[in-house]
Amino acid sequence: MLSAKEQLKIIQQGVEEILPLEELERKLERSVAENRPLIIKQGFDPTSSDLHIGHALGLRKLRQFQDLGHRVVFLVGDFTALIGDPTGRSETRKAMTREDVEGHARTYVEQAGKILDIDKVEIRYNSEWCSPMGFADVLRLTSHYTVARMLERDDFAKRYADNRPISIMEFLYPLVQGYDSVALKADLEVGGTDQKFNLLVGRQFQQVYGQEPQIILTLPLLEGTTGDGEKMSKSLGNYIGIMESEGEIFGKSMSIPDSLLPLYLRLASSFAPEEVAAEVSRLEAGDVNPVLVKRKLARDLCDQYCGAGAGERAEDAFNQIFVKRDIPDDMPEVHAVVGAESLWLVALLEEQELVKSRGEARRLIKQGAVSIDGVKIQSFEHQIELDSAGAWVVKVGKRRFIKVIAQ
RNA sequence: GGAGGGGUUCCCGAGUGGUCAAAGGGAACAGACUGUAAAUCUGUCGGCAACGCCUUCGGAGGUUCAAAUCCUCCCCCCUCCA
Repeated sequence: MLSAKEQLKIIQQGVEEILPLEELERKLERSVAENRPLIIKQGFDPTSSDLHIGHALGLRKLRQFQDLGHRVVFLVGDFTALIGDPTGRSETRKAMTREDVEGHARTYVEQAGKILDIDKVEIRYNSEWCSPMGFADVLRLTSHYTVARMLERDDFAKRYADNRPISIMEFLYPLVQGYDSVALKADLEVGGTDQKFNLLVGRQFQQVYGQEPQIILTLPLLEGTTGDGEKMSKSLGNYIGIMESEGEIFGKSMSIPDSLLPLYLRLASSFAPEEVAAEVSRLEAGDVNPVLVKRKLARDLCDQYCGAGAGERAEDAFNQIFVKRDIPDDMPEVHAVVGAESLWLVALLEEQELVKSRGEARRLIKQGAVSIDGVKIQSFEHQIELDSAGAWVVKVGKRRFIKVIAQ
């Protein structure tokens, strides 16, 4: 086991804040002295089924703790997810069923296995202690926190000031999360900077329940791929999923704005801190074409999530499609029988889900976005004749391809 | 419980009887330019058997030749008073 000082150095890499740092040092010293691992908690909301590289920041931090010999607890907030979250803009809260939540939780764990040593992870569900709680227990819990303190939370403060609704239930969420820490006797909780308030509630509750308060470790939020300042999230569609194909990961990485490159290098790449620093300073000095750095990042992300060598494969395919403007080697195929009735292009596009409606297919044709074997199609009535065997590559826009094969 | 304001297409937001599939902006998509970057320009942006037809303006009814617009009831949100 590494010394407390050495551990601390690793733990501090890439974090936004550790509160309070001295306490962590003390905990680490004691952990080393008594050869007792710390309990590291991170919560996950099983509201959707895909983890993205923003979640991966937390997972990678957990992995470091694992490698340092600590005990990682992956807390699935199934209880809270079942009840739903009425937060602000979110559309009518979907009543998630138990099956949904369980399904999501399972895939989460599976995905997290790409980063964590999953056999050593302790997976817990907060319904374990939340479900048996009676109303009296809940009331007792609420007595430990005040409205004034609750309104200190940024999000609440803003909404309160703007006369936007805050449900009482939302006040309870941080309390539930805080209580989770009590239930787990967590030594440290990892979360994004947006979780800071909730993490602090955990500290306070542990004290109320006579435990040593957890350390909180916040990680920067990874901005979404669109560069508009929003954090990466599935619902905003600005994410790179860790289960996506190498082609998708490479493509999405290439489409991030240059301004986001330093951030992604620092937070999402697997490069050593010195290497990141070197790339960033070259970028800032204008000594390198950003696209080259972006390619390097894209390769790295592919390698991280799709296995070594994936980056190169993805880059080759990328060059073929976007640089040489050629067609990809692999694309979905549609099979037809020679002599069958000819295929109406507009209907074909809609049936193969390359477009959402026939109207859209017509619009795209009008805009010159549809071609067959490299020839732009002008007519809405275009038919693919099937009087002899052959294959046609239909292209819509820059990146939607389909191969029609008649045999 | 009382008084007032409001719910419009993916989002914000105009529209208060026909000229409204509904201004404007954003997002998105396509084309040009390019590095699948940014910026810029152009176009599209409910559906369909498409010079026409159908569905849409919180929900259900009603008035009218004609309703997002008027009336009735209901649901939801916000503000002030209690």
